[in-house]
Amino acid sequence: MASSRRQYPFHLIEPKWQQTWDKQQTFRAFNPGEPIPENHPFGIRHNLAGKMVHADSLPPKFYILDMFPYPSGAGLHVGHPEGYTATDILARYRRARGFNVLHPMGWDAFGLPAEQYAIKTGQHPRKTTEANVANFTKQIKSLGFSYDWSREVNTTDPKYFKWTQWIFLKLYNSYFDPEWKKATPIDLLEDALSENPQRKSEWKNNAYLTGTRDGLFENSTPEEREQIRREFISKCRLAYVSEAPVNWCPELGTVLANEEVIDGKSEVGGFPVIRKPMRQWMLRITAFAERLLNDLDTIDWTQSLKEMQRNWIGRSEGAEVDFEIAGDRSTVAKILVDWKIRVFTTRPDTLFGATYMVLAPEHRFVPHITTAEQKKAVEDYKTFAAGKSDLERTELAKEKTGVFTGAYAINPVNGEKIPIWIADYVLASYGTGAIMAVPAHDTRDFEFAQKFNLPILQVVQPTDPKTNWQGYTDDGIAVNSVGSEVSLNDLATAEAKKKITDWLEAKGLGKRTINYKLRDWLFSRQRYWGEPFPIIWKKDAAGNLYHEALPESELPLLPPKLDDYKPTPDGQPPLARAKDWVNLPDGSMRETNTMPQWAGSCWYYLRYLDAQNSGAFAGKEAEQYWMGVASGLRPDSTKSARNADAIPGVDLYVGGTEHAVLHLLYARFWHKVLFDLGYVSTPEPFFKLVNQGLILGEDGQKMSKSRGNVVNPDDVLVEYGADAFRLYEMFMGPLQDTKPWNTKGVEGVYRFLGRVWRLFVEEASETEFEQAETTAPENRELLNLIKLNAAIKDVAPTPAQLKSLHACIKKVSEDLETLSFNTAISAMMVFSNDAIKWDVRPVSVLRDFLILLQPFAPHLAEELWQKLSGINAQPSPALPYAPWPKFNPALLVETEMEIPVQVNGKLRDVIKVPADIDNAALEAQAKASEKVQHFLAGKTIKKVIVVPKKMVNLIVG
RNA sequence: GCCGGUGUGGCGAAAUGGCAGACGCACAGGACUUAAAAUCCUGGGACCUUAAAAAGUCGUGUGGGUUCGAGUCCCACCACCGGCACCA
Repeated sequence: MASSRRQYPFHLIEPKWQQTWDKQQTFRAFNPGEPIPENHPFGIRHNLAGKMVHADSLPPKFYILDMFPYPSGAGLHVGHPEGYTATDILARYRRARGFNVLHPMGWDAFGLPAEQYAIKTGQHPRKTTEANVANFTKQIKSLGFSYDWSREVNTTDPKYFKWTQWIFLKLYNSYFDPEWKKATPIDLLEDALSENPQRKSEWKNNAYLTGTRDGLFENSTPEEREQIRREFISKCRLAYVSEAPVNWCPELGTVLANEEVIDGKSEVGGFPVIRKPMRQWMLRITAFAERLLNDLDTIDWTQSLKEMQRNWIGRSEGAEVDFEIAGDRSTVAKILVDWKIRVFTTRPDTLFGATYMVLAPEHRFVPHITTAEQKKAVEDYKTFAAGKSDLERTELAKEKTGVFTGAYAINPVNGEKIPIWIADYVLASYGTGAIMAVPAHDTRDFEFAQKFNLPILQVVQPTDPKTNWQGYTDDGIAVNSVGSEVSLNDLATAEAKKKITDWLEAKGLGKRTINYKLRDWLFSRQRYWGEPFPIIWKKDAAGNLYHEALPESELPLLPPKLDDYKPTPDGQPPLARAKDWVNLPDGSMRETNTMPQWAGSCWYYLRYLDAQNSGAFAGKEAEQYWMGVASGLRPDSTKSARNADAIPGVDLYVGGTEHAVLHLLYARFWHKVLFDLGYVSTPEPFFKLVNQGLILGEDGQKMSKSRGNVVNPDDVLVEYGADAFRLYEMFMGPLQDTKPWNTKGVEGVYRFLGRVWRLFVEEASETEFEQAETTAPENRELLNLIKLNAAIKDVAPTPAQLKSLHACIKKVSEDLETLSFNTAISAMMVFSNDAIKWDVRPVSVLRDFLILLQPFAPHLAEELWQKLSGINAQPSPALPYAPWPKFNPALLVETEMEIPVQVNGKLRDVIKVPADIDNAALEAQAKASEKVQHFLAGKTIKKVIVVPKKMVNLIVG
């Protein structure tokens, strides 16, 4: 690229101010109860210098958060600074508005790449991570963001993950109480049950409880009872061990959560994932499904993001219905005590149309009901279905497969005998793993019935009689739905559902149920570079393995030192290689799985509140202040009026949409657990959330190495500087939109900054500076050679100048409230285009303009603010804490205005009228217009519309 | 298939139901310069006329509607982007 003349010496200005901010800790945020240094500009602004005050004397908080990055070896890409610039602008704006702003940054630093590098080279992942963090820090600092670096967090720091492990112990030592619908300490479990006999009976399937109640343990040894008790309690924990089939990714050598599997492939790397039964730690997120769903209504997120979470949680209302198995009961194993198969359906109104039943191949009844003739076919099908990966299962979705078991069930509404099939389109993990098939009114059942020639019976009449009822799945009117005891005919779908469900409940054949797609969170990984579980495994006298939590006093539990980071040859996680670490002197063993990367990011926003606290994840006072429960003073107020509308939770959270059902769901879940247990004071962590849009390459395609269209932020910084980079990222278009990069556009905003520079400085001194720089490059002292423009004077501004300034104040202030950064910047361009023409540039106007510019282009604004300090004796505050200028509407009032005049809705003239004109005069003047007269000639005016001070429309005929 | 979003100049975009295209890019012409770069000034939706202009016609994905007036509100449709997808 041909290097053009530098618009202004950003290469000296930007490092200068970055170092100044660093040295003076300009952007340090103060917690309640923390002393504020004598000379800190925040203290000076709020008359708190040298004081130590509590929440009620601090200004109100504003917590503005970025999704912290994974510090990859590739460094920053242009997408990172997009969100970071937006939040930085708002953080600086809120500071100027008098808020106490919390704006932190940190590192989500556990993860696969550092571990894979370690496997290849033997370099400890911590070393790789540290190098990457150092690089990210340098890059982020070079953009001039106003982070409070004293609160920096790193998920791989033992001082940090001590608390990640601590929260895991809270999950481990809690259960979800079905009555209170909240996480409850596990110690209270037995108390809670014994206090409420009814509850106890609800848990009647549990051997421990029924055993206690019914005296079944009379012949048991105390050890046996203890084992049963332990197993019962373990089953209730929010963190529990499960043996179920899990998503195993052979390529990555680890299991994955459902959320990490997309189209049967790993989210990271796109490798195939298969189902494999393994012993794994799970977190009981499903217990919170209802609250995670309902509380979405209390937070200010985009519609689409809420929808994604709603879809993921996947609530559906319906009924469970029991179908009796037909035939000779004596042939069936004892396990089928009730001799019934339970199905879940959202359409109980179609029960009369159920012509067959389908079980998932893995359904536990399958071996017991299959007839001898069908045994081979069923076994073969089960093998076939189990051998399919998730990917194959979805890719082959087009063609339905299945086999008949030879068994029959009885439809409870009409006594019909219907065949029981197995097919892999029924999932074992959803509902009851069994369905009643209504082929007439369900697409999948319809396809299946067609393929296997099963009867299709209409029970719903479409609202439009012309619609084909076969495969009709919408609501309609029930038909052919008469049994000996109940009839649904002529009822609309909603009523039919209600009637049949009431009937089922009355007869004890079924009940209303709500099902969720959400599955429990698979929480263990076969990795080295993650948080070790604070769990040890023991054996009781009978040789049964059981787990126990480490005491909190032993946290953090550090991972062992390893020479080889690969899994063991027999497939155990890498931690199993550290025999000294795994095997404890008393014969117990450590858990060798580690936590997933999401663990650290589930709560990092809480650590920022009080990042150095060694006695708690965050102090109570800090938590209450920053999360908005304890409120401070209103900004710019001397009275003790409380900020009653303080926002609970993080005020604004900005990040990419890729975390919609991962980080954002997990973090909400953990937050609710901590809320239930009394450790945080809000039910939701992030009040307002905005997704920044994707930045595409110049060719309009997604940036990728293979396309060769990747823009490197470092190159842009060298060429145009950080301020221009920040400005361009915001000027491209609305924050939320996807938009293509255009380097020419960077030049545009760069030119604007150059114009601002020339608005302030004397051109002759700039030439002098440039000549001096050829002999002493990079000498920051040379900036002193730059003199203020002689047009800048300490004089009262003219009305026109004030108008120009206040139009800008108004627009920028309003646009920042709505995150319309692009139009705020254009307003400043309009101002500078105007001001550059002024022969006299009043210093008061320019100072106010710099306060507006500061959030966007902080380095340039600081440099010019400093230059202006020489113009008069007035001491000026530190720019980042200078009060935001107040918009005065009186200054925008015009004496004359231009009014469009339409004839029959078409613009015909624009007339100049006095601003205080009344409607009658306006109408008269509009009619008098020569151009308008031309269109009125020979016609009569039928109607006149006058919008006061806006426009006139003459209707003629 | 379902859900969400977006369609405006050559391009990024802007417009509480009231002058469509602010601001910027690219482009063209001019000033400055030996020349270039930088800077400054001017121009511009399309069409039709014209030496040039004025005047005129059309114009915000498509088709309808509401309204004195629609990019904006309503109905139907089309295209693109994102998410989910055998969830009973």
